[in-house]
Parts: sequence; C-alpha cells; structure tokens
Amino acid sequence: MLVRDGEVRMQSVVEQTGVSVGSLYHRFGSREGLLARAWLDTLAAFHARFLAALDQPGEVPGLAAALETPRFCRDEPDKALILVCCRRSELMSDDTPEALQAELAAVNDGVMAAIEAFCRRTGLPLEIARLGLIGFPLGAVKLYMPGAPVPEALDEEIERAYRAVVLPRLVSS
Amino acid sequence: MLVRDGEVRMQSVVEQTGVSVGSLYHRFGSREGLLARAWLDTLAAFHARFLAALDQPGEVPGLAAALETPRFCRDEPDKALILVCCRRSELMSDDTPEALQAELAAVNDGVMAAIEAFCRRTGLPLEIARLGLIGFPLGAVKLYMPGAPVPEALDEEIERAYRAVVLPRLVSS
DNA sequence: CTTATTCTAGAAATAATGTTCTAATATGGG
DNA sequence: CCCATATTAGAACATTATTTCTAGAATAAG
Repeated sequence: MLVRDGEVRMQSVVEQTGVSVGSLYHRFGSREGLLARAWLDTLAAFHARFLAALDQPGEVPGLAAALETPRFCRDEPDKALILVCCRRSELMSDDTPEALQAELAAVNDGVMAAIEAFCRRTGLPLEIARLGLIGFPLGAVKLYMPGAPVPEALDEEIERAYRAVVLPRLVSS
Repeated sequence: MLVRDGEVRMQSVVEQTGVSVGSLYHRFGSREGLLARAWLDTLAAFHARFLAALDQPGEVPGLAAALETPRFCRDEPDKALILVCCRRSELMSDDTPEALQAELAAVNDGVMAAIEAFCRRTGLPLEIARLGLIGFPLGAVKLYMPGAPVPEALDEEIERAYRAVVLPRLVSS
C-alpha cells in the first residue's frame, strides 16, 4: 500500500515502488506533483469509461454509466482504490502545481458538461442525475472497499436504486 | 478547520480551539488519543439516533434509520463532518490507545448486533440491509458535504432507493 | 567511441510536526 | 486563608517527513 492512515509519504512510495527519491523528484517535482498526477490519471481512466457509457443508448438512459462505478472497481482495483478511497482534497490542494490544477479543472468541466447535456437530453434535474450516476453507486462500492472485492450482485441493487430515483422523473418530463 | 488535507495537526487544533498544547496532552495523552476520542464521541452520537430509529415500528421497517443519516447531517453538522468526511482509519489506527480500541470494538459490536437482529426480524439479507441503511444514505449526503447543506429533498430520494432495494426482499421472505 | 542528455541513487540538509517538561495559574476542600 | 490537586501555557526538544544536492549510470545521437 502506498497509502497508510490516509497519508502518502515519499518514503513509502520509495519502499513500495523501488524507485529512488531522486527519481521521484526528477519526474514529479514534488510530493504535491506526484499526488496530483496519481489523482488525475485515475480520474481520466474512470471518466473515459463513464462518459462513453453515458452516451450509450439503452432502455434506461444513464443506467450503464451508473454501473460503470462497480465495474471499474472490479476491472481496475488499483485505480479504483485511489478514486473511491481517497478524497480529492487529500491529493490536490492549493499548493498543487498550477498546471495540474488547470488540468483538473479541464477534466471536471468536461464531465460537468457531459452530465448537463445528459440532463438536457433526458429532462432529469441535475441533482437527481448526480445522485443516481454517482452518489448511490459510490456509496454502494464503499461498503466493500478497501479490503473486499465488489460483488457482482451489487450491480442489480445499484440498478434498482437508479431506476427508483430516475424513472419517476423521466415519465413526468 | 481542524482538518486540512485530511490530516489533523496538533498545532491546528491549538489554533482553532484556543486550547494549549499542554492541555491537549493532559486530557488526551497523545494525538492518537485525541483523534480516537473525536471519532468515538461522534460515532456514539450517531448510533444513539440510528439504533433508536432502527427499532422504531413503521410501514417500511428500517426506513426511519436510513433517513437518520441526512437528518444527522442537518442537526449536527460538526459531528456529521467527522462521521461523513473522515475515514475511520484516519482517526483510529493500530497505535490508538488500547482502551479506545476496545471502546470502538464495543460500539461496533453493538451496532452489528442490532443490524443482525433487524435482519432476523425482517428476513432481509445483511448485505441488503447495509446497503439501504448505510451505503445509499451515506453516498447521497457525501454529494453535498463538506461545503453545502444536505437538502431536505434528498430524504425522499433516499427513501425511494431504500424501498427499491428492501421491499422486494421483504415480500419474498 | 565519444559526448550530451536524461535519469537514478541515496546521503545530507531543511522543514514540519509531535511530544515532553517546567513553571505558572486556577480550583476546591478544610 | 492555606494547602493540595488539577489544569494551563508555551518554549524546548525529539521525531519524522520533504526536499536538495552531487556523483554516478544509462541512453541515444553523431
């Protein structure tokens, strides 16, 4: 584990990866730079899947995107650990290099735009979309991670919750 | 904020509370002791409400308990911040004083026993109960905290999700 | 093969944080 | 009022973490 007690120490990274301190500073510039890079790479990996699923047509709009969270946890456990078990504020703060802060802003804008487009398309209120697409799936997988694998059976429950909050808003629109 | 970047520094506590280092160490023994005490007190406050709600009779068993999470966030924002936005592992670790580790174990045992009794009473599988009682409500409020208040309207959505995963299991039992 | 460049290594310097300690201040019982 | 005990204060100390630095190894181009 690179992460212990919610903190990431340069020394732990050296021990766990076998890469020397000098190399880490050569590549990432600082601890902040390293953490931000880890967060951004993880976010990009998830968002690629999430956004693709969001545009995917299906019986229930957005359902595939909601199910990307548990699937990502099973497919890419290492990245999912960062995505699900770290807070953004732990990995990116005010003293994160500006270039990386800008990169995060760009990624966030992209996702926000995609979700807003989804809402316009479907007539869903933004808050409902956030809840069904992110809040419930994330809350569900967090019951298991870290430590246990995310069971396949969980997807059915996430789907039930998603339908329960989204379908009533779809018909009324 | 006592918490910055997910870390709690003794110096921040001194600054935010006006209490001196000496006093903190006199009362809590160590940083670990202080963090564990904060976590345990918070947990106790929530569990008192959660367990009372769990035993409360109602049309849908457990629904009141599921709704205690958003209500707790509104009623006790300071404690909710610790409960919702800190990981247990940040506040309690292997070098937490043993007495406090035992206290946590006792609290956890109590909650676990109550949830198991609830499952026996209702015929619900444990995983479904955890999801509806904890996973979904927590995932929902985390969309807002920290930074924004938890809207009243969220309770209705949590209820929908709770019913969606719990009701199908109730009738079949 | 030689040279320029990039990357690696890890000890040493710097900075940040946790803890201890002594003196001073409050508090409460006799 | 006086003493005993509990609490407070914050400077000094110890520990732990981040960053810098210099020398050496790999890599690639000419």
